[in-house]
Amino acid sequence: MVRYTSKKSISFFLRKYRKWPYSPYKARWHRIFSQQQAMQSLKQSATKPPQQEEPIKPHVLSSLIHSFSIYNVEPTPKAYDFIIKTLVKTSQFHYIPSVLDHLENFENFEPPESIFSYLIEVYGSTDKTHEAIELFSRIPKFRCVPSVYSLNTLISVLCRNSKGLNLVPEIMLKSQAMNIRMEESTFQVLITALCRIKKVGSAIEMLNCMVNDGFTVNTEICSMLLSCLCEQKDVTKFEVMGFLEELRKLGFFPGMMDYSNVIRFLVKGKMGVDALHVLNQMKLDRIKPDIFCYTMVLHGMIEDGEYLKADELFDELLLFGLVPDVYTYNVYINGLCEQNNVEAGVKMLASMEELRCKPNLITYNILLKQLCKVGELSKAADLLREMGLKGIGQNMQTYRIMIDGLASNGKIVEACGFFEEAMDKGLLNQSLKVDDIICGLCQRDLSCKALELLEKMVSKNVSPGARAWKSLLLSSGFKLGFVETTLINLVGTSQTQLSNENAAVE
DNA sequence: TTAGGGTTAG
Repeated sequence: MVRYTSKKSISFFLRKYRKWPYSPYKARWHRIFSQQQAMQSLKQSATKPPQQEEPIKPHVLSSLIHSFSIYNVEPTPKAYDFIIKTLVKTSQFHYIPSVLDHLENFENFEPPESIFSYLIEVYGSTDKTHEAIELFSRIPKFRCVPSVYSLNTLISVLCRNSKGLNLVPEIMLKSQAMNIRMEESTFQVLITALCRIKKVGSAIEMLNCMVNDGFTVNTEICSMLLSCLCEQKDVTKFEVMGFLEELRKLGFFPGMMDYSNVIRFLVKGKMGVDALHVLNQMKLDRIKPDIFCYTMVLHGMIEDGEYLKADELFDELLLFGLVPDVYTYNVYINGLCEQNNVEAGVKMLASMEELRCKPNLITYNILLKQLCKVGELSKAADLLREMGLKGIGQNMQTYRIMIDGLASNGKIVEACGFFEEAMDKGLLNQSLKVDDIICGLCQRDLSCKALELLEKMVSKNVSPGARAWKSLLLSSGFKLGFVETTLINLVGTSQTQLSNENAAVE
């Protein structure tokens, strides 16, 4: 910067140039100041409603032109960014094309790419795929060099539905012609989108393309693909394990969550032994399996009937310093029940409390079911009381267990009591042994009680099956008229259901 | 040194 300090030098300058010395710093500062003023004026006018309807130019565009012209400066990219965002926020999409035309034809600056990728994203989220593609192709016309940034935005927009997905190859070709180089991030966007819409086969194909093109594959992509594959319905263990091997060859080191996903897949598919192998593989890879992994494998072992291995596994997790939680105990107690050792299960319940692990509704349901199964009904009643004292509420499952257990042990009246309680609490379920209870009551000359139950059921829109109706009609109870009229009314509404059930009874 | 993932039954 030139400084004119003495009077002499200033007069020399004036004589030579006949004007005051020009300071580029001052001019720049002045321009920035004017632009700021214009921007402020634009923001103020944008919030005001338009004075009159302008069919061609949107109000904000006129404000922009006006605000900047009164300060005698050129509009800035920031100003365009502002008006585009304002139009989007106020849902005035129909004005966006005229703003873009103005930006293309009347300005000289190079707008930042973010303006266009923002609009591409907006078009995508408002189902304007065609507009998004057109804008992407048009970016060079705005004196802006499109990069992988816009491409990735467009790809993620297209991947939101299968119609857009079909357009991806075309866009890839177009982007090559536009001199945009695909990057790792582009593949990541594509693979993420494919996984999101559960097209894991295509996602794996993309991974192969990535590898063939010499790109490095990151852990995030591998984990995502593996987890997506594990969630697929018709996938075999060979496919999952084979894919994991392929990923390893690419340099992928599976982490806790990756192993956890594989274990869950195997256990859900009743492949407990394979899950145990994976758990051991984790240890070989020096990853200490956590309580989630152990609980899942323990569950798998019990499902496979490998009770000895389950015991070993339980000891092992304790040895590793892991603390079993209510999930682990529930799995283990369920295993004890499956081995017909409900006493050990009840003991385990007590141990849980000592080890400060609070049993939950599921713990009690598991034990109640087994106690009912072996006919230990008084112990089941004790446990039910204990639940109440501990403030653990009973759910539909609890009632189902108790009603089924009591009914199959011939305790029809008690089962009826639970049934009524479940109805009162609104915990009704088709699987409750309604017919068994009604038939049982009728057989025990308790058709009066059966009728009472029937009335309650009808008032709650619950209808028993044909077997129960037949039983009621055949029984020598009084108020048979009620049975008949209710039955006739019900036949009117669900004739097919009843006739199907009748056919089954016959 | 985050969260994420795990249990009965249907």
